[in-house]
Parts: sequence; structure tokens; C-alpha cells
Amino acid sequence: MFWKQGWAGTSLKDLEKTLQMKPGSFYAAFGSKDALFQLALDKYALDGRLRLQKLAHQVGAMQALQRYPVMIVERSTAPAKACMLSKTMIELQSRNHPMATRAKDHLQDMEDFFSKLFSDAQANGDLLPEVDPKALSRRYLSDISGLQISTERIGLDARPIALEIANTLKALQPSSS
Amino acid sequence: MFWKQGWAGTSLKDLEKTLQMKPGSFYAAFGSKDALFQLALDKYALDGRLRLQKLAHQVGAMQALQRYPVMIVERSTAPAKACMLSKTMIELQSRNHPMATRAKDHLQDMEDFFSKLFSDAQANGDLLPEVDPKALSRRYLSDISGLQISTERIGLDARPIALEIANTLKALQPSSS
DNA sequence: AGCTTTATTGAGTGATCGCTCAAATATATA
DNA sequence: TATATATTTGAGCGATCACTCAATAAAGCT
Repeated sequence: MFWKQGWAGTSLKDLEKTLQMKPGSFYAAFGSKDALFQLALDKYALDGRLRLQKLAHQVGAMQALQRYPVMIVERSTAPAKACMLSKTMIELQSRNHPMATRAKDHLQDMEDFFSKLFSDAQANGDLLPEVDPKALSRRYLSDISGLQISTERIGLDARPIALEIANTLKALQPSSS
Repeated sequence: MFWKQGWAGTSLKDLEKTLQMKPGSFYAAFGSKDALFQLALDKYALDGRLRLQKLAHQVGAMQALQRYPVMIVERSTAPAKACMLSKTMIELQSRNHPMATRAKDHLQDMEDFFSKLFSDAQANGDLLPEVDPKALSRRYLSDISGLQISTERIGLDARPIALEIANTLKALQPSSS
């Protein structure tokens, strides 16, 4: 619900209804709205990382990074298309809300994780050695962020964008593979 | 203020203080919070379009589209880095708020305008004829959206990303220029 | 100046916000 | 079963939300 509706867009009444909890129970269990939001935000970041990690383990880092944008577009079960980390940062940055900083840090973690995967890909010979993993991961995260914004535009088919991002990576593979 | 703080993040008290208006005057002048928001949103969309249009008139369509991402990153006077249209869509889509649809439509207008500029560039011989302006503009808007998200990440230097987006376009120019 | 029209004022509306806490209920221990 | 501990309940707190409107002041017209 936080992911879909954002911080301000989710009221305690909404949460109480969904969780089937009265105010008192809610505060006994979670402490505050912000505390639950942080749980949700951290879980979002962790789950995303685990999903990519698992995929990389199955099909290799380079393949995983190419499939990832397509996965994002096609995942229909998600409560929202846009990234919860980006949404949170965008929504709460101007209020100097602690969750904005936390979201920003999670985005940095994502970038670092992408960078690690690109390094792995290089070690496997699936990515040209002259490419800088740090620079590429920064660009890649930016592309993914844009893709997720685009995916939120109802009526627009974002799949071609996802494929183009994937193809850009494919072009960075050694020609033999 | 709406651009920076978003719809929910901007209260009438905030607006009254900044505009130096009492509630009555505010409602006499604008009708409602939503009405003023729409004025701001439409002005944002129009101004952005005019800025790019002017630039295209000065240095040509292809040059303008290459400078645009760099402009976004370097513009320090703007109240926020991220695009107000994206922010609005992201914030209000789940509430089925009319402004979300309007923001989405403005984004589509932007994409169409980009497409027109790419067509102009082709007509001028500044863009390879085999490129599809519609597909390119869709990807370009997505890249710009991602860039704007990245620019919002304080501590991160987004200029390299902007330059990479520009360079991607440069690679689509006929080799002679 | 006198009158009409227009604009501004700010206290106050009901609704909703996140949140509290004493009372009621359920669970665990003796 | 009797007592102690833990949990749930929901009315209601002060604050803030977008917004209204009768009273007041300013501007325009003859």
C-alpha cells in the first residue's frame, strides 16, 4: 500500500482496515506510521536485490541484467510499476523526511549491486573489459528508473524500451558470445 | 512550490503565506487548490516545451536534443530536479486524481514534440534516415525521466549520465557531421 | 462627494490527520 | 480455578486539512 499510494497517500485508516487492526494494536505492534513505512521500504529494497541475485545465480550476471528490465515491465502482480525507492525519494526529499535519505541510500546500494554484477560479468568474459562497471551501473540504474516511470504511463507499451535497454547491454558483450 | 513539494505536500497555508493572500482571496482568485495546481502543471509543461523549441530554433533540432539533458542537470534555479509531470503522475495515479491523467497527457505531448524534433533532424540530414523518430522519442523521454530521477539523488553527479544520453544521440548522426 | 461594485479579510466550518490510553478481553502461569 | 500478564479495543485527543462567508475595505463611476 505504501508502495502504491506513497507516504502521504496512505492513511492510518487505510492501514488499519487492511491489517484488520485497531489503532491501539497498530501502535503496539509497529510504533508509528513511519516505523512501518521503514519496514516496507527496507523489505522492498531487500526483495528486489534478492530477486536479481537469484536470477544472476541461475542465468549469470550479464543475462540477469539483460532480463531485469523486461521483468520489470512484465511483472503484473506488483502493486505499482514505479520504483518505491524513487517514489519515496521524490515525495519526501523536500520535507527532509528521514525516509527520503533512506530511500536514496537504498538506491545507492542498488547501483553498487549492479556494479558488482557488471564486474562479475567481466570476470566471466560476458562483458567487454574496457567498460567501467561503476559508470555503467550508474547509467543502468538511471535507465531502469526511467523505464519504471514510463511503465507507469498507462496506455504506453514500455516493452520496447525495456528491450532497447537490454540490447544496449548486449552490444557490450564480446562478439563471440 | 507544487513542483518541489508535490500535491499533498503543499498545503493551503503554504500557498497563502507565499502568495500573501488570505483564504478568501485565494478562492476568489483560483477557485480551488486543484485549479491552481492545474495552472502550475500546464505552465510547467508549456514552459518546458517553449524552452526546447527556442533552443531548437537557435542551434537546430539535433543539437537541441543533445544539449537538453545537460541543461536539465545544470539548471540550478529550478525548484526541483525531477520532472513535475512525472512526479504528479507518480503521486496521484493511485488516487485516480484528474491531475494524474493530465500530467500523463503532457508527457505524451512531450514525447510527440521530441518525435517532431527528431523528424526535423532527419529532414536536416542530422539524424540517420533509418531511425524511427517515434521509437527514438519514446526511449529518449524515458532516458530523460531516468536522468531527472538520478539528478534528484543528492551526492550523485548526474552529469556523466546526461553526457552519455547526448552521446547516444551523437552516434545516430550521419558520420559526415 | 455619494453611491455602487469589486476585492479582501480572517474567524470558523466539518472532515480527517497521526496517535493515545483507560477499559475490556484474551492468554499464560500458579 | 484463581491470579497475573499480555493483548485488543475504540472513543476521542489536539492539530491540520481544504474551504466558506458575513463583515470590512478598496476601487470605480456619476
